[in-house]
Amino acid sequence: MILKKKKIFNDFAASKGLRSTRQRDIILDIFLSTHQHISVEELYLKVKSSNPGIGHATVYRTLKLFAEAGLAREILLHDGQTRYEHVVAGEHHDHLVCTGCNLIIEFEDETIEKLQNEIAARHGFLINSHKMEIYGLCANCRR
Amino acid sequence: MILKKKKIFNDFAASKGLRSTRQRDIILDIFLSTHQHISVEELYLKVKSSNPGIGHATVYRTLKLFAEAGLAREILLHDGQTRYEHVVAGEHHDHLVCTGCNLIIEFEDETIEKLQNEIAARHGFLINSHKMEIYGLCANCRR
DNA sequence: TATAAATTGAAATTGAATATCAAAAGCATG
DNA sequence: CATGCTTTTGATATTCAATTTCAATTTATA
Repeated sequence: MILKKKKIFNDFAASKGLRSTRQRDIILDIFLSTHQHISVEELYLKVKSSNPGIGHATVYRTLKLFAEAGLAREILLHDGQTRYEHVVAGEHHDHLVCTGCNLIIEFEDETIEKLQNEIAARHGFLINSHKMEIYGLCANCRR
Repeated sequence: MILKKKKIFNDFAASKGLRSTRQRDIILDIFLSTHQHISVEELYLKVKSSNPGIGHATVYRTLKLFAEAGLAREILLHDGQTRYEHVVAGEHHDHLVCTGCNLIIEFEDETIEKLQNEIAARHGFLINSHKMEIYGLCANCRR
C-alpha cells in the first residue's frame, strides 16, 4: 500500500523529469505515515523534528507535487490552513465537520457520486474532482 | 426582495444592538446589487469607486455581519480569496467550477440534499450548512 | 569526474485578513 | 439640542500562510 504509493510518486516524478531527492523521500514517508487532514504546518513540524535541515518551502513545494501526482488532495476547511488528505484510488469520501469541536467524520455515498455525474453531464462538464462538506454539530456537541 | 433583505439586516442589527451607519447601508446596497460570488476585494473596489472614504476593514467587518445575519455565505474556492454569495431563503445551490476558465455554474439538487440529511442523521449530526463543489472542465474548455 | 540542470533552504516578499486605537458618529437621556 | 457614553470607522500596523528569490548544493548524464 505504502510501497504502491511510493511507486506512484516515482512514476510521476519520472514522467515529469523530476529528480529523486532525499528530502522528497523523507517528506513522502512522513506524509504516508500521518492521519488524514494534516495541515502543511503540522507536516512541516513533523518533518522538522526528525530532519531539522528540511525547509519550509520544500514541504510546501513537495505537497503540491503529491497533489499533482494524485497522492494527496488539498482541502480548505475554515481555519485558514490548507490541509492535505490522502487520496485512495477508487475511493472518494466527503466530510462531516462539527463546528463545535472540529471533529471531522468521513463518509462516502455512491448515490451522491452518481448524482454528481448526472449533474455534470447535464452541463457538459467533465468532472475532475469534487468536494463536499457538511457543517453542523456532532452528537456530543448537540447536548 | 432587496427591501426584504434590508429588513432582515435591520432586524438582525436591532437584535444585536448594532447601530445603523451610513457605511453599512452603502455596503449592503452594493452587495445586493452584485452578482454571485464576489470577493471581498472586488466588493471593496466597487464600494470605493462611489465612496472613496470607506475603508478596507469596514468592508471585511460588514460582510461578516451579513453572513451572521444570514444574508450572505462565505465560500472558499481555490484562488486564495474569500468570496461571498447571496443567500436566498429556502434555497441552496452548489457549484460546478471549471478549472479551465473559472466559470462557475450553480445547481440545486433535492435528492442530494435529502441524502445529506440522511447521512447526517446516521452520524448524529445536526446540519447547519453544507457546501459542495464539483471541479472539472466546462463544455467549452473540453474542446 | 565534469557539466548542465534541477533542487534546496534561508530570507525576503506577497497578499489576504485581522488588530489597534484615536477620532468620528450614533443613540439615549436630560 | 446639548451631554455623555458607546459603537463604529479608517488609517496603519500587524499577523500569518504561502510564494518567490537566488546562491549554494545536489542530482543525473555524458
